[in-house]
Amino acid sequence: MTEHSLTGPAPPSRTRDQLVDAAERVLRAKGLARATTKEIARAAGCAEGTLYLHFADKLDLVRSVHERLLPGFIEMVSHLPERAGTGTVAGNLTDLARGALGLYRDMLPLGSSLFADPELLERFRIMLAERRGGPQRAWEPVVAYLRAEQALGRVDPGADPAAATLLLLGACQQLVFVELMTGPEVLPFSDPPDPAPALVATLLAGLAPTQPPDPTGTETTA
Amino acid sequence: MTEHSLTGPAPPSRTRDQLVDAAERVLRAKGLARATTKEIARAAGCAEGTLYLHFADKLDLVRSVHERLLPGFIEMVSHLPERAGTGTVAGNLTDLARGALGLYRDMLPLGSSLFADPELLERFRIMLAERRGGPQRAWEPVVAYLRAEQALGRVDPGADPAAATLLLLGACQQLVFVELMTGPEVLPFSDPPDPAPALVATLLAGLAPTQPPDPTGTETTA
Amino acid sequence: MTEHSLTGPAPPSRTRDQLVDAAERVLRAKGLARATTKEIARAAGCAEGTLYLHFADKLDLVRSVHERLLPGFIEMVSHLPERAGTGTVAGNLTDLARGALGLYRDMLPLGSSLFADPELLERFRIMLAERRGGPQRAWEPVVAYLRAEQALGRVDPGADPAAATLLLLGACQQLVFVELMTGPEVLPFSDPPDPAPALVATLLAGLAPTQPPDPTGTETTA
Amino acid sequence: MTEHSLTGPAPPSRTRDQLVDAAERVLRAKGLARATTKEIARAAGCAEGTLYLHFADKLDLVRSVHERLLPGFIEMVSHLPERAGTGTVAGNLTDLARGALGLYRDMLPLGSSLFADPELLERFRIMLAERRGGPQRAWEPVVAYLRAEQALGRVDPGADPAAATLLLLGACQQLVFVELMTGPEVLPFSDPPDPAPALVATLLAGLAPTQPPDPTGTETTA
DNA sequence: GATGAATGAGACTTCATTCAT
DNA sequence: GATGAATGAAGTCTCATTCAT
Repeated sequence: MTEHSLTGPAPPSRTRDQLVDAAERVLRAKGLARATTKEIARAAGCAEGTLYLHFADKLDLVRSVHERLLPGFIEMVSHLPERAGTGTVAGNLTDLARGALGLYRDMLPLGSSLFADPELLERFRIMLAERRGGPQRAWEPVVAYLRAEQALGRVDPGADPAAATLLLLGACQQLVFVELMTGPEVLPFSDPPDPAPALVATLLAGLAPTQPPDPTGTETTA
Repeated sequence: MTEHSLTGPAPPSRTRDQLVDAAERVLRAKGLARATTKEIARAAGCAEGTLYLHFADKLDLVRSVHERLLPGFIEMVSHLPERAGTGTVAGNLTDLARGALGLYRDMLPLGSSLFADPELLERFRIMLAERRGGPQRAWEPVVAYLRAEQALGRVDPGADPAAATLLLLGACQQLVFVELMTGPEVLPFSDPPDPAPALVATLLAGLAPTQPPDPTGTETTA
Repeated sequence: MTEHSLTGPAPPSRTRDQLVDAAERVLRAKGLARATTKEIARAAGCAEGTLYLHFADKLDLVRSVHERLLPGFIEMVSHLPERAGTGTVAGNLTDLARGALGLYRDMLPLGSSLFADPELLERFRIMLAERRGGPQRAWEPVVAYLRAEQALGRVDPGADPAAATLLLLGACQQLVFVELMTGPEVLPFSDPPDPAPALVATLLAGLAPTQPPDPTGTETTA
Repeated sequence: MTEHSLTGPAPPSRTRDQLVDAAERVLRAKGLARATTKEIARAAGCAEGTLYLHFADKLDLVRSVHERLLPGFIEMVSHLPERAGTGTVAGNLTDLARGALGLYRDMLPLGSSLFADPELLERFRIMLAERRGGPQRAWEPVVAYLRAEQALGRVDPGADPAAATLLLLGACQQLVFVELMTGPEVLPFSDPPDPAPALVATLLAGLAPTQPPDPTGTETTA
């Protein structure tokens, strides 16, 4: 029994990194259900037993893979607030949506696998609680960006930045989710291969009619 | 060698239904990775071998669980188009969002598990191709509803119904995804425990400022 | 539990015969190790449970297949004695060898399978003891034929008919055994595709030199 | 997915040898149909899983047992050619027959079991093709011996060594086959408990009358 | 730290047999 | 007699984990 604390960070190591790399590769290729320690060790170029010198068990290694994914996920949007006031709001949000689509394509298969194993998910939650950050951390820079644009008058001051963020990122995630689940050929947005502009345009303009057709139309948004 | 065709429908059977019921229960409770045939059979009140009288193998049973989820998912929104012109658009969409949130809470753990096993996912895809329907079928009634409201003048005629649908349902899905992954306590929307109104309001109003503060504001939506 | 006596003959029945037929077909096609009651029943066009109305268990059915093979095996040579004095001895024995080769090709795979299961072999032995006949019953007509030819002066009166029978039939069996085990292409006798004449010629002429090359040669056969 | 190539030789190992030893013992005791991996592992003194460290599957282990039998089978007769010109031909062939009887008693139960499982038989054939040798390799030294005796004038120069070999070894194999199948008590040769001399004497002398009883007798061997 | 053979619990699956219909 | 769904023991095989080297 090695001494890996569940709270303290594991010591860095060349072999350890190779194992996490290999595990990610195997998880992507075979899926959580078919990723074996034997194959991960082989992909890492080390013996199966070596795995247990660096990780408490297999789930610990898998969790480490997911742990390592988080920063990349969050950093995608980390520079967005700086762009407030530059370019156009539509352009900035379209770039965001495109980045999100790419990131979800990359991460959703791995991230969704967590739901297959409650114990793994629980360990992941514990790690998130310690790191004080999860996927929702990616929302923060977007919200900050929208607030900044509100301050600049380029976004309506009455808008809800958090809701808008969720709408846009959620649309991207769902698009990828369905795409991964059914194949890209069935999506209505794959004909125009870039769904980002339509999503952004709709989010900016809103659904409410600009000129209410009749006096009762004012209660549509009530 | 079983006689179950991969294309033909399996004959209905009391025991078969019990097995699918039991499998769903066990999958929800233990997760795909820890759901064993032994426990499923026990939950179904039959012998382990009986499972193989009704399903080619374990994955076939799991796929049947997912197959059975689809109609419920799609029917959630199937009556939405009839509501066009009734109540308010905001009210109707809020009801939709609330229903979607509930449905995603119910289905996402099971649906996401598919990504843990590429072979299971592939079988699911084949089944979808034969049924000519997947999760994206839930979009259609929403799009139809929005088109009907456009015809009634209660939704802007220039709006993109498909994009709006994806924004709203996507927001709901992502909210649930993050909630399931991190626990409900960390969500910004759980303080107001019902996020649906904020999402709908934002979708209806849009982000663009109604009164451009200065001439450069006109290019915001370019 | 049905009342099939181990000693008394089972009642004849159309279904019973179909089952034995089917079992023989499946045994030939799949081998004893892979012949299942399900497949046998399907081949017989009846339900799996029906098998147990006619046979005590699966081994009982398999034994019945073997039981039914015996008469055909023995009758192959049953008419040989009548041919004594007709044609030539060589011709008659060549016909015998050819028949034996065909019969062994047909029976050896089934017969040899008995050795895979000691319990089946034991039941087979019990049946043989009751029938007072086994594969060695095939020797008797050959021995009788050779005795008759001895009486006719066409076979040496000092020859051992039993040994001669065993030599000829044994050669045929071994040839088939090796042929079945390795494939026909490696046999020295498959170039002349009919090994029977060479075997018979050798058996008739013997190996001993007809004209001893030197006085010491006389002790060669001592 | 194991690493055992079907063509390359497996690495030698103490445990591996113990497993093959144990498998042979269990196969002899229980028969192919009743030899389980659990019992083989127990007989080898190792865990069941260890079996799969050294063999691709159970059939691979069984095949290895048979593979190991071949050399002993072939070497039985390998020194026979050296005996040409020594002792008497009859004595040498009698020794051969006695050795063959013993070897067949040892090997036939195992070898015949191959016919119970076509897949096992096919793997065995592939192995034979790679080894370029099967049971028929045992014929070669006998044929060589007889040729040498022909050169020495102790065997008739017109005799067919291959046919003679097959006659003698075939008689031994069939005798053992029937003996194993029916029990030794029913054999005509078990009263004189050593059938070898009679077989050899008959093979040497041949069946043809030494003095044709009448002029038509010359066509007996035609 | 690294190795990899060994472990053994437990997974999935098969299949001879039974029995209510 | 016939059926075939149900049984459950037993089979083969996998794989995370350990430990002597």
